[in-house]
Amino acid sequence: MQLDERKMKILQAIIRTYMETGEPVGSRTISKYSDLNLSSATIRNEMSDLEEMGYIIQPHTSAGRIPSDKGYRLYVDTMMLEKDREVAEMKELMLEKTEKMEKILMQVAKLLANNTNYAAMISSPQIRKNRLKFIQLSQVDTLHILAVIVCEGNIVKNKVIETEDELDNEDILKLNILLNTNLNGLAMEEINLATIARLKEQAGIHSQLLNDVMDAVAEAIVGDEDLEIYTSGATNIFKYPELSDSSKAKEILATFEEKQQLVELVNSTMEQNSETGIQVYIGEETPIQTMKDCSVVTATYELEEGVQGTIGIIGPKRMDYEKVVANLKTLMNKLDDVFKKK
Amino acid sequence: MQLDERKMKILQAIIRTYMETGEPVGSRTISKYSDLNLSSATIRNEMSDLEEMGYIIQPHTSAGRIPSDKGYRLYVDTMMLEKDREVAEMKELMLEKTEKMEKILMQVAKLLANNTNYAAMISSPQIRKNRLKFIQLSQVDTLHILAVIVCEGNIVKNKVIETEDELDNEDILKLNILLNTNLNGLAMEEINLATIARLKEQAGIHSQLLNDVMDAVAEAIVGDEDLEIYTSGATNIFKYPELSDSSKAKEILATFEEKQQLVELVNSTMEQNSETGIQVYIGEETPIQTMKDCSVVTATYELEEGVQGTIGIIGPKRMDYEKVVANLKTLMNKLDDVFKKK
DNA sequence: ATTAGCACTCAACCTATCAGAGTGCTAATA
DNA sequence: TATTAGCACTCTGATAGGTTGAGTGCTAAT
Repeated sequence: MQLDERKMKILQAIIRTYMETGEPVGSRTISKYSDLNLSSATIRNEMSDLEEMGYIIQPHTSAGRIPSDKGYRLYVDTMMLEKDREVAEMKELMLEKTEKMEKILMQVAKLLANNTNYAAMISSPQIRKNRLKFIQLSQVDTLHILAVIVCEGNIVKNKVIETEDELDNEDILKLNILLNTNLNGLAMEEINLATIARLKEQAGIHSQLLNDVMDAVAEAIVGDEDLEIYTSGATNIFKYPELSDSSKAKEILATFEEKQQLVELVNSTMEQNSETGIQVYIGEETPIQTMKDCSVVTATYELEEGVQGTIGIIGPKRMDYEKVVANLKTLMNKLDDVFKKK
Repeated sequence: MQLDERKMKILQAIIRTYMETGEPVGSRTISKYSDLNLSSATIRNEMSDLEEMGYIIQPHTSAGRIPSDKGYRLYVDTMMLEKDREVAEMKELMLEKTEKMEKILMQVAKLLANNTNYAAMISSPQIRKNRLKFIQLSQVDTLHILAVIVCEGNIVKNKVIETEDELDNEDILKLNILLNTNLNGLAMEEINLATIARLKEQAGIHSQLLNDVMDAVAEAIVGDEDLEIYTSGATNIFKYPELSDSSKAKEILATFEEKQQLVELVNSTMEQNSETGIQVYIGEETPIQTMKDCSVVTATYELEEGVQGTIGIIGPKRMDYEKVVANLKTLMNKLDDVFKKK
């Protein structure tokens, strides 16, 4: 069977109506409130076809139809792409001051949740291919050394290291010079065993300390650990009856609380970089199993080359995809402004 | 009217039973399942008295009784205190490595939530009366200075400062010495205008930079900003029908998501330091308005003199108070072990 | 002071009924 | 041949009535 223009229009009308109401939509509704000028009987025939083709589903005999995952998918793929070719002129931002950053990210999540009435999440930007800018060791007291590591993009990490043998200022100065001359500008994959061995040799007796420092450096550069995720509006799911029965709601909210699973969402989003940066997962397509009754829209934002994070919207399958995508786009621009202003 | 021994026992039985079942409890139940050997009629008379005195409530005629806030309060005050005099031998812990810290705190929250089946929260330790240990400025690039501030207890903060005029290494060295000789060992309240004025004078042209640094220092010492709160098991509230109707659940969960209100809970807990460190808020007593249908049990933990945080359990009013308090106590000991081991 | 007994109340549950929305099918129509 | 009108049928959801069981308050007997 062919999915001709008319069927397409009817499908579209069904999805639109269903989004508004959340109720199964019947033939008569479409017949009356669309500009197709067809009788409900005709619509019924077409709907019957659409159902056979798998685009819509009847929850039970004598109920209206609701879109299937396949139907939503079609909707998103086609209806969306029309609007979408107005490409992305993207950001070029500064990031420093992680504390402020946190606040902005939380603000963004909140704003998004309020605007869309869905649940929102945003991940802190991740640095890919990060390079070391400089290292600074300083003595805190006789037994503790503070290592401050600054990477490209002014990402700062610190680590307090407990030392076994006491060090004097001179030792530390030497180590500082040693580390900086040997490691500056290197990315993680370039710091290999040979480099480290050479360092150790030159460091002499302080090789234990050096080990700890290297650990800290590795962590700072790879930096997978401190992927922070901020969420907002998780309770918005109560606005959608199809999600708010207690067991479903519980699962979804627990996922939001246990941010671990959201991290996976972020990772899977990062891997597939689509052209527009926006991805839509419908129902079972989602990488998070517990969200199989929802749809998830994610976008990747980029502050500067190689520094990027993920924004996501989680809502019911009858989510207003156009609105969400529009929101995500304008939001990215706003984000841009905020960072540029500083 | 007097609250004699027997009334007390009946009240206790009512509360215990209500905790288990969550249903209003009737006279017959008490008559059968308590060791009082009284007929239901007698119980009914006593219950009538108890209701008049305000310890129990009848949701509607011909339903059983449930404990009122006042009843719970009595229960907690008396029943609890018996068990409670086995004081608190407390902690003496190290803290460094805030990242590890985070993980431990999250773990604790999780454990507590799992153990009790209520919602749990824990705040990161706050430092009261903090003193500056040392400051280190270093040049990141021509326009950025990194200020690293270490406080007593090895709390590290850093701030990247944008400079207007270019600085050379010598300038920075001077500033470093200046700051350290003048500020070391001082607490916030000791850094007054006079000190700052003197510093500015000596800093000469770099007074703008000095301003920024002082801001950073102030923030590091006061450090009210980075009160982190970790939660777990928020969705446990669905286990209690009296809380899980959608509007109430929504409110409570939103409070958990918006950690702001929990901060207030932490603050109010910190202010009133009871002897045992454990406080119980029942119903309307709670500092968080949205939790008026719940009970909140908070405890203050202390890592070392002046470094303390808050743990809290949020559950239904029919929470098993004894269990919760016991849990909090053993948990504190566990926390102790964890930190001591390191 | 305690208890047994009785009448009464109320929420919860079950059942039946009914209206409304929706469908599928068939026959009439353009 | 495509569309439409009409009709019988199905299913959900709301409403109303009836029943049950748990619980109470009161009174009279112990």
